[in-house]
Amino acid sequence: MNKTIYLGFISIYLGPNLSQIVFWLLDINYEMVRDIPEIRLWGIDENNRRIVVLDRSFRPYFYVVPENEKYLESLPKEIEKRFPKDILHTEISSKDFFGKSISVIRIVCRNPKKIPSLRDDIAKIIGVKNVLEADISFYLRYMIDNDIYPSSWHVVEAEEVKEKRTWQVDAIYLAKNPPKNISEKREIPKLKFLAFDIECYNQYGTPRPERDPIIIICTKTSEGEEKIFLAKDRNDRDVMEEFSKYVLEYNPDIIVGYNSNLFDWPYLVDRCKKYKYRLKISRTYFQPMPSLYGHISIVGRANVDLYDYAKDLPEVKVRTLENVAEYLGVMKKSERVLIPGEEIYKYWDNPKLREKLIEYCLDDVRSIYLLAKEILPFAIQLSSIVGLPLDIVGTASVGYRVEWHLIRQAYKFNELIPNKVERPYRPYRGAIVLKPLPGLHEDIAVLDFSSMYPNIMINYNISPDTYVPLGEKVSEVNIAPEVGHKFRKKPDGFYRKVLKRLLAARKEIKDKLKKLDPKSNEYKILYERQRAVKIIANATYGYCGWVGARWYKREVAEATTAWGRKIITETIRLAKSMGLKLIYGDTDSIFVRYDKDKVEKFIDTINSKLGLEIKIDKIYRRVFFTEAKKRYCGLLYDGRIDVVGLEAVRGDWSELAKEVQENVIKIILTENSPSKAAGYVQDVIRNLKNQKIPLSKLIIWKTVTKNIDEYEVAAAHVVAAKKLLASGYPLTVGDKVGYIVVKRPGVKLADKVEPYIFVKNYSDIDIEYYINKQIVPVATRILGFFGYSEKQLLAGTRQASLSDFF
DNA sequence: GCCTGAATAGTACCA
DNA sequence: ACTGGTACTATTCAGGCG
Repeated sequence: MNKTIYLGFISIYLGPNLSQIVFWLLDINYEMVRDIPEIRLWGIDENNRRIVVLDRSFRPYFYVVPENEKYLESLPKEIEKRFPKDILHTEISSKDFFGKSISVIRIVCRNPKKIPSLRDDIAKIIGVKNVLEADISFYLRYMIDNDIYPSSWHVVEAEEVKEKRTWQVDAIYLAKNPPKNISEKREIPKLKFLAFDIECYNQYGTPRPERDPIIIICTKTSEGEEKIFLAKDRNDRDVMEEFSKYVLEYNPDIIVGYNSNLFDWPYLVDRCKKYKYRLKISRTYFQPMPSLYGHISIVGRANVDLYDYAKDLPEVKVRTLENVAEYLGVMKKSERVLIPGEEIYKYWDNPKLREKLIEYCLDDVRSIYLLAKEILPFAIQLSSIVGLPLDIVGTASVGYRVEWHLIRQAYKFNELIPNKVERPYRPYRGAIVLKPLPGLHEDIAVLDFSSMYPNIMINYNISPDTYVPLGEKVSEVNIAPEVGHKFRKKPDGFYRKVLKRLLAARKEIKDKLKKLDPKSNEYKILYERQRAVKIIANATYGYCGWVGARWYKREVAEATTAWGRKIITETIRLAKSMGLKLIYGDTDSIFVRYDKDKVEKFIDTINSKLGLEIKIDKIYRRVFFTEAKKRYCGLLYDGRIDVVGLEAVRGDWSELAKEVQENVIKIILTENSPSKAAGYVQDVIRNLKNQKIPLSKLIIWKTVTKNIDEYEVAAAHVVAAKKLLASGYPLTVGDKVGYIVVKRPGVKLADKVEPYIFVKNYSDIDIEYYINKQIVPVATRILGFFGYSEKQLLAGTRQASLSDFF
């Protein structure tokens, strides 16, 4: 009964007792152990113990689509014969592929690592039409096939492996069967997380790991313990070792950093390489390794980079740690130490300033720690919905998050996963945007369709597998307006099934939320969950029109927007016919005068007539439009002000200009006093001339969107970027460049910009630029409607400027 | 060569 | 590496004028 089996070089004893283990899945990987792939599920059990569950029963596979029936018979034998060492067996199975049921050959292999070469060899065999699902990594394949979800609870029948391997877990189990998902159990175990941040000595601009030491590493645990690891002067030999020892000692489940995948981890690893030291911090004492989507994997733990989630905060324009921490309300910039990045080495060298640098690093790690508390609950829900491990889901782009969600669903519906293929890009028509009625309007209701595109896709069964190509005769079809694409009414398409499930899940969660105390833990978990569901559902339309998508179908995207246009047009027509005053509309919303009875009747009519739900999103006490689409501002009844599209909410205008516009808007909307607003603008101009505006408000930030030498025109931010690069500053695609306009001989703006870090003197500033090209245009944008010209805004300041002069 | 308006480049927004 | 629609500024370029 009892037996000894061999795991690698370690002989283990398996006790006779199987037990049921309930655990929350944190991380997953696999290793080849004596020619057998061993899946390792790292988790936390119900008794808060760190465990790993081993499953050696699963084998990798992929599918071969034969040219025709004839090959279905011959190919399996031939393939088995050709690769006897690599292939365990083959079998025929029936799968759905773009609306058709097809017979495919499943090729079950011995070693996941051999799959890429096997795929290539087999694809060349005569009679093989296509090879599918050969690019799904093994551990994800395992989770898909067994309905296992990361960041979720599972139950497994397993036997404890008594003789422990030297891994950082409380117990090792060998699974008798694959674990089963317990989808009802949604609580989160008590996770131990460690926030960390490093500072490097950067005398020559960008720190380089082969040259510049790590001078400080700060950490903070979920229990609040803070640690500081310091280099000895510029010798960091011991810093990494002390840090890694501490990580092992604390044994975190999650390690969080800010931009850690692109900076801290590669830097740490490189720095260790220099000393021929291995950063053994995983639960198997392995070093961090690059993995999927640029994520750095630390076996047995989740390595989460919070910067990935900061990118989803459009309100924060320059996403530094300080700015994100301030925006999320976890640490005010005014209440923390701030040190310009390029001066860090000076603080380290100066004994009087070194303390301040350490405090700076601590403030960073405290911010990371607090951000983790805000962000991890969402990340966990996203991971469990998309099905990617917690540390990978953040680094995956929106497109891949949607795609992995679809891959998970495809398996459940017996759909084959299409390969990634290169395709030409062909644009198609999108949504309708109405010209606004310019001016200040009172009592305006914004009505919008909830989840318009997902619902359109559901209602008309729009999907790659229900698409009826030209010439094919199908009796029951939905025909898209304008573009004429046809989709079968029956059976349910892939997108319909997936989206229905998502929308239903969201509704269910929202219903549960209504019964919960908003302050409770459960509420927070479910709230984040419905948010994650919404994000995936809303991104699915965009995904299907993305040429890189496995389930790309241009006609699907094109038909969806075509129905969208029809619906909004019909809505507008109906609104007008019912006597509603229309102010504006964009894609899935209309702005109408809030005539309560008429609006309510209108909503009822739409809801019964169009098969889509329209509702009041908000009511503006006052709303202001210029001639431009997609730009307006409005005052709500609770006193809040919305600014949409205007300069005040753009990241590429100076803080000064944005502040001026915001205040002008505030005066107009709340006091309806253009003259007061104009006076305010004149005051600001006077202050600027008197050098009373801080330099920091004059910085203009713009993103570098391509390599510097690829730019065709001398744009201001490109010139500034070149100057930064010339001085040895790090700058790559995607970075933001901050510049200030200064007095220089040239006529072009590009001749007059300087990276803001180089500007020290106020007398250098090109005040005229800020007046004429920043303040006046944004103020006129609003005040122009009330009859104020640029000249008038400038005129009132003449007196002051003269007195300044004397 | 200078002026001017149109075309193009570039960025960031809205839904 | 989710989509198309849009506003806006600055640079570049072509054509008219002299």
